[in-house]
Amino acid sequence: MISLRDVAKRANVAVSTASAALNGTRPVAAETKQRIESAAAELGYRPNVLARGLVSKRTRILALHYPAPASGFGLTEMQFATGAAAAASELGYHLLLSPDNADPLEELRYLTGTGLLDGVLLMEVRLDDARVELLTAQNVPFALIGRTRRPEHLWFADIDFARLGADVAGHLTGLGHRAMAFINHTGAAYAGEYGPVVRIGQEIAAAAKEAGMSYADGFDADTAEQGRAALHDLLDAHPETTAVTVFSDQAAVGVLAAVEDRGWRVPDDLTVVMVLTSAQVAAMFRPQLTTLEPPSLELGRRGAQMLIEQLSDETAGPPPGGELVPCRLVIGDSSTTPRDDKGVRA
Amino acid sequence: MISLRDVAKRANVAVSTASAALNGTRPVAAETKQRIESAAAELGYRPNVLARGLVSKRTRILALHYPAPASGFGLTEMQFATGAAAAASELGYHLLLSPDNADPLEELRYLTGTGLLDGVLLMEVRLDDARVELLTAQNVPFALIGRTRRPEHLWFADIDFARLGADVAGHLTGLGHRAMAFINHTGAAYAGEYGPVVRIGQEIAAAAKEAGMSYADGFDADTAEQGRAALHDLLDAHPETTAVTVFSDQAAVGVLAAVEDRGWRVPDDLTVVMVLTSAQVAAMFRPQLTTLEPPSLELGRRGAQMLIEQLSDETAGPPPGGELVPCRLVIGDSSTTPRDDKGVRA
DNA sequence: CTGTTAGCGCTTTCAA
DNA sequence: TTGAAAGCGCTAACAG
Repeated sequence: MISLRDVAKRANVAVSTASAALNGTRPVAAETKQRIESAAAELGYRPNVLARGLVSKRTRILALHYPAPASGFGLTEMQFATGAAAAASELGYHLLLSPDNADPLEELRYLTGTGLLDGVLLMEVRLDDARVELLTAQNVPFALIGRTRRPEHLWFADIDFARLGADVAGHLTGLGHRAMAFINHTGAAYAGEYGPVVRIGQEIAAAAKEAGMSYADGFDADTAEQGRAALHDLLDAHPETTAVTVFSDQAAVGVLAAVEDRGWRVPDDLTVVMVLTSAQVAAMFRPQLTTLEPPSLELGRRGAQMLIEQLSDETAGPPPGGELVPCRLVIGDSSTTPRDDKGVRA
Repeated sequence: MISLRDVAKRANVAVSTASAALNGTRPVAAETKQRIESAAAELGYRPNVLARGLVSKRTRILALHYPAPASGFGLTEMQFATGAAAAASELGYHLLLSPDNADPLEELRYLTGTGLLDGVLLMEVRLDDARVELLTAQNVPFALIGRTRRPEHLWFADIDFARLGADVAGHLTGLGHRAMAFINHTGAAYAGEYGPVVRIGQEIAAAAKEAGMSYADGFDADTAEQGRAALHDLLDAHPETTAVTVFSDQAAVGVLAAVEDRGWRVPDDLTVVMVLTSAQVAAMFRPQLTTLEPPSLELGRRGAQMLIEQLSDETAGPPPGGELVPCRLVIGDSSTTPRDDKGVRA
């Protein structure tokens, strides 16, 4: 391994001068600097990040912490990692994957205690998340992908749920729908503690009301079987419904099956819109589903960028309200104008 | 930060004794050891991995290197990372994500030169992959997820393609099919250099022949439009075909559309089997597609485990033939017995 | 069995 | 403008 000493020797200077020249930490005569730089290049010198980190207390390494969900990750979750890694890399940082095996807090406590990390990016944030308290107490810089119940003083990047609600309502009223329903995730996997499930429920309801639509919910589903039953129950209770918005893509499989059960067709007899499902997955359904695609890559990117910004500028506070990123409306073949005469479809 | 010195001081011993007691590097009197351990626990001591790595030359950090595909990662690719991170974590290692921005080799050269890594796990391996030469030359321990054209002396974990071919042929002949076709990826994105595309083509052809089936290929497709055209061309050229195997899930969307174009139904008029598509994605199609699910998590796990094994046992050579992991056959509603009378379906 | 000593490769005072 | 020296926190000889 080529060390700074080797470079210094070859350039006939002291290590401290070589260090200064390469880092620009103090003025070095142009000619000397030149000599040091060529020596470094010729030898293929790479600074040892361990030694550097040991003294400077900065490693340019961030950890991405994710409690492994029982259900296994979907495409969406994994895109966070891809986006965060890409953004970190562009800014000269590296991303360490930190899955928690048993005890999420212990893992985090250990990792932050080893001096390896400059900061932590938290995924799968709960409305009340113990990791936030831990990192705050330990004074470790961190940022969230998602947010807690009260994220006022935190750095976070999350979906713009209010806008998502407005976009769904806007798309549907634009087509002429007056009565919509929403099939949410049950949130059972998170004991009602999962932000997206809670927020999306609130915002879609609010937006429907705002748009003057009639609105039904409470028919939640996570699986195909549940989705099928949910749609039947929903239509029995609210036969006026002409458009259904669905969160879970597994549930959507069941929703389409239920439509078929009734001898109906999508979109003629019922408009179906997905929410927080990637366009790639939505395109796999027949008919292709209209979806509000989650900005997963972007959320990962923004999370990493915010964390790095926080690291570079100690004085900066988090942006008020965090960074809210909109979803993209990708129109498929599952949404259209409602039938005037509802009787036709039965 | 609590250092070993603090622990030593509190236990009234020298730092080296504290180090020895905590690491078991040399015998320490039971009573002394006890005192040191409680001191460490009381202070909440965590070893500084930078300092440790600096002297021991081992960091227990692995990098996962992946050339970012323009198209963005699918679920399969990301599962490699999840599996590798989980296995590494279980064995006391950490996984660093290393996306390559511009020059894959430069990124790798830099990373391995910094002293941060114990080894590298390579994803998206080409049949001829320059990274392999680089790491070999630099004498950096590495393992592959996938494999090169000649992987004889390398550590790698890959799909058992021969078995995959046999499983497809076995499933189809078991149902009574005698004539199958295969719609491969075009491999255009990799200029024919992508192992799975090449190997799967060879092995499915071989297995079909072995099983005494008639076999057609050369109708490759990556997108829905291409898949639709491919199936039409294929059936025009080989009307005897009763079962089609498809690699790309985008192409599968088109294949199903083409079946519909003809007024046919899956599986009654045509059996469709996916290959290397996750069950989760296959379940999203109507009808649910039968698939040979890639063992992505397992490949990631095995890759990481092999790399760590190599690290722990310097003398060990790679397992001959690497680790070949089978795919899992997940039967959906898209495969069934062929019609006796082919005329019926037209 | 335990303490002393010497670095690992780097940054950072402090003198010259 | 440059060099010498100290030290980050740890491990690994080597004495005792």
